[in-house]
Amino acid sequence: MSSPDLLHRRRRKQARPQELLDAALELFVEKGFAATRIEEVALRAGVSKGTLYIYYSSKEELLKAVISHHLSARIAEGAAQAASHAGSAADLLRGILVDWWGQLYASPASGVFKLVITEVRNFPEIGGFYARHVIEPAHQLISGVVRQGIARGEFRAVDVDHAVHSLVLPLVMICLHRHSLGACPGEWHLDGSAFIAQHVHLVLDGLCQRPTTA
Amino acid sequence: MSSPDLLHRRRRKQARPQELLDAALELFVEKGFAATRIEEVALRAGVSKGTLYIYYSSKEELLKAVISHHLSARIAEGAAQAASHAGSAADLLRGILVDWWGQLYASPASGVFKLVITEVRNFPEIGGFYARHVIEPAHQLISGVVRQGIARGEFRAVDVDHAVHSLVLPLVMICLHRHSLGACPGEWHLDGSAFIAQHVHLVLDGLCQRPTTA
DNA sequence: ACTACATTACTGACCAGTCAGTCATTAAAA
DNA sequence: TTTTAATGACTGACTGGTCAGTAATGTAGT
Repeated sequence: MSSPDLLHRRRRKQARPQELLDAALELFVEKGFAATRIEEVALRAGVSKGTLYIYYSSKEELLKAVISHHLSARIAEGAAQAASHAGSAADLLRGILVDWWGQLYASPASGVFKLVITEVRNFPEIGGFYARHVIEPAHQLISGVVRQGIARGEFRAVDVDHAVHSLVLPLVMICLHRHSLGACPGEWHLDGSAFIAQHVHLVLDGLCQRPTTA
Repeated sequence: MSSPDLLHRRRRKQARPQELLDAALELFVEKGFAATRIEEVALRAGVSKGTLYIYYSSKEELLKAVISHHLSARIAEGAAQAASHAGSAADLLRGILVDWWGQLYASPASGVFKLVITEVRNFPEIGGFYARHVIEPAHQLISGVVRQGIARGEFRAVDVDHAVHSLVLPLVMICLHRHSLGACPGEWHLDGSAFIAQHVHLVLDGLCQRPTTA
């Protein structure tokens, strides 16, 4: 269906797992885990069902591999990018959120959020992995910057955890949107990259001309 | 399994549809549409599978009924509450978002967001319904208030659509959280009601002491 | 009241289709 | 020849949807 050179069996033990993971991510995000047939995943990766079972011993294990693989890859990149930024806390936030999240948003890995949200209740171990390897480090990173901003007198002394959520949750949400309503033809599209920049700007400076409360 | 008085058949044509809808919402949100067996829904509502098919002609029609029913109910309440508020644009926003969303968040209807996000791509008609009956009216309402605030000089002249998203998306997100990670024992809980109030406050006043840009 | 008949909410066994997972077989590579 | 990547027909379990039958309720005649 895909290879122009050899329609016959190509022995490519190295590339298979990655190809299967990519195909699985696409389909799981698009149709949901339960509604995706394992044979579809194999077909999209250009192999047969039996071949998939050589690399992943069950459908559930494939799901976990998809999530942990795509997540760890992005986290590594994120940590590297975060370390390379400098300047005021506001600039730091702008840098991390706009650059890192902009890249994440544009990549297929943005679909992992939808996958996690839809499947945590069915496979609770995913929740543990996600909380420990994604939420905690990310929250630590952002809240550290916010706390620093407050200590320097750059930010007002708001509740740090809530502020982090106000900053980050909309960014998670547009990743979800991209793979749900945003993927439906003719329904409520929005420019993700433009929004990310605007949002960070807005939360930093506020909507009001002057603070309405002390 | 549930009725202590009569284990036998009780004829209750009036109450059945509502009971089935409630049971279906719970299960669809918890396990996902595809992973939920129709017989489970029937059992939880205290009837047999055949009875469910008397009221809803297919699994898919049951899904649509669940979404449109729970959504219309909340929208009616929301419109009523919004109309009863008055005062400055900031107060208006605080009132609408904190009160209405606080109520929505606490109710089982908050699960509909998860349901819509997971199923739009499989059932595109849902997207049309959701966009027309939920997003559009809600966006109209909030953006009207923001525009008014800007016209009065109460708010800065930000991009209205983006500002609405910055305000609303985190609120949608915590509804999702409540029915995904938030429902997993021992994983990253957050106080939804408290956050809603803090978030609206933060976006209105901003994180920075003074605007960092003109 | 009581009985006979009619109506219908409700049931659960059943069917036909689907799909995760297996394995005997094939063929390329070593 | 031996090893191993790859296949796809097959199986067993499961589930959406059906339908002939059951019992609770209503009602008309006595």
